[in-house]
Amino acid sequence: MPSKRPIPRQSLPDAIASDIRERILNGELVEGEVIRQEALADEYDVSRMPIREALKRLDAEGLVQFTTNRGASVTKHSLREIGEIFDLRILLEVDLFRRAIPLMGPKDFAACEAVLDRMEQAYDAEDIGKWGALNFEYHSALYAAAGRGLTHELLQRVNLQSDRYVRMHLSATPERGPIKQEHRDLLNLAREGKIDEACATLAHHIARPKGHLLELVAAQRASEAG
Amino acid sequence: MPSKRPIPRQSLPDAIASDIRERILNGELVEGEVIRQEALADEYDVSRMPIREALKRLDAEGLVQFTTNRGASVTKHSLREIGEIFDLRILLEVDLFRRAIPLMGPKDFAACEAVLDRMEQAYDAEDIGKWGALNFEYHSALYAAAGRGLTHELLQRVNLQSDRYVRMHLSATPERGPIKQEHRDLLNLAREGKIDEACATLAHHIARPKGHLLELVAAQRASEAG
DNA sequence: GGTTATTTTAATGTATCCAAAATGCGCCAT
DNA sequence: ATGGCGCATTTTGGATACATTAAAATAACC
Repeated sequence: MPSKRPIPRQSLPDAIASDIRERILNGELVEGEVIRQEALADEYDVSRMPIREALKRLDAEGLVQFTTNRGASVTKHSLREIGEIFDLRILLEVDLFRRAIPLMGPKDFAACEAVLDRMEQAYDAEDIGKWGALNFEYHSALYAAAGRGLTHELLQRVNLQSDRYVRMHLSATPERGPIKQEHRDLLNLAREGKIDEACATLAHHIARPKGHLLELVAAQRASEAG
Repeated sequence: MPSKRPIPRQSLPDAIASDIRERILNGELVEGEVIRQEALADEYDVSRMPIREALKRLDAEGLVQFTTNRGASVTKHSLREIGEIFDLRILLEVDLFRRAIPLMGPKDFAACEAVLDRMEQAYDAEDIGKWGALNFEYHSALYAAAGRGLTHELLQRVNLQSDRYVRMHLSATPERGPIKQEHRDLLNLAREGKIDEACATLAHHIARPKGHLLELVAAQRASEAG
């Protein structure tokens, strides 16, 4: 009787939230853009109510901001905040990885391998949209053994933010070989139990796009402002 | 033009959310308890709509859980999760403190002092409800110089969870002298620029209630289950 | 008598409707 | 001509009403 699944059927607002979230992540809804509930309601052919709930959810996730009686707008991060997002990822992911490695067994390694394969396929297929989710899935697999659900939730939230920018990085980085190699390295180091080395590699793995991204966004903003 | 105040006027759902949050934190709404929207709507003398939004917000904060078509219930954490909450606080707060100390100036120290004074008054007045907020305010003051808004947001979320249990700890801890002293110590160590020592003290400052709490909750749950 | 199918009921989820607030425009006064 | 005031439009916020879904109770059947 312990195997009673709670059935995670997603409701209408959830489905809508997922869709809007995707539109924000892939840049269709630009940062700073104001969101008109009625327009979205018309688009999805539902009432404004589910839209509002979806937006509230995204607001809680930090993807949109609400101003009382003045509606919602897509969150816009300063350069400093973008840097902070990646620092948070490093902080959380390294902690998770460090806790996970000693607890990983053959099953965990196998699970990581499986995701890794799928991810490399998406890489080669240039499916950047799918890649963001797969990347998170892979990292999650690496940390699964830690059994840290709440930390993982926080990380998921942070990752949502970083994904918007990581996609830019990927689009602007034709050379994907090194990234693939690094992902393999993380798994191998974990297998060998080299905790410190693995964590250092992970930190760099996240810090590299951070630097690249900051330059990229800075340039983009400068050209926009001009 | 950088001084544009966003005007944080709180809407009805926000006000309700604050109230319900407080009721959860002080234990009036027990963990696991199901929440009936209509009952709350009746209580606050509003329609179910603002209640829904408030609950959704609390859901996002992790204080309540929604199950589709089956309403909301107050989140219940396992012992392992409670431990994780405190580990997260250590992770985030130590990071913030470490970044903040080198950047702190006389104004920051003065601000900390001010909150400290108010907090000690609340201590002596046995105002445990108020104390939770003040404690967070003090810790926030310590980290303000770091200028890490997003990290602070995450911390706030984590703190919300821990507050529920810290209050138990406080109620069960008549001896408050050491805690007051530790708070002073944190500030003094920061003033002297002893980063590592300050961070170690902070880590212990959070870890102590963690241990105490886990025993307390374990005992409580055992007696309930029996 | 126990189990399953059906009806009933209560609570949630969604839509429509109304009110309040904010922005934009136009008018008037200086 | 310009700046302030007031009205109109637009958009959000909240309430009421309706549909949908899950649980509970009852009844029928094995």
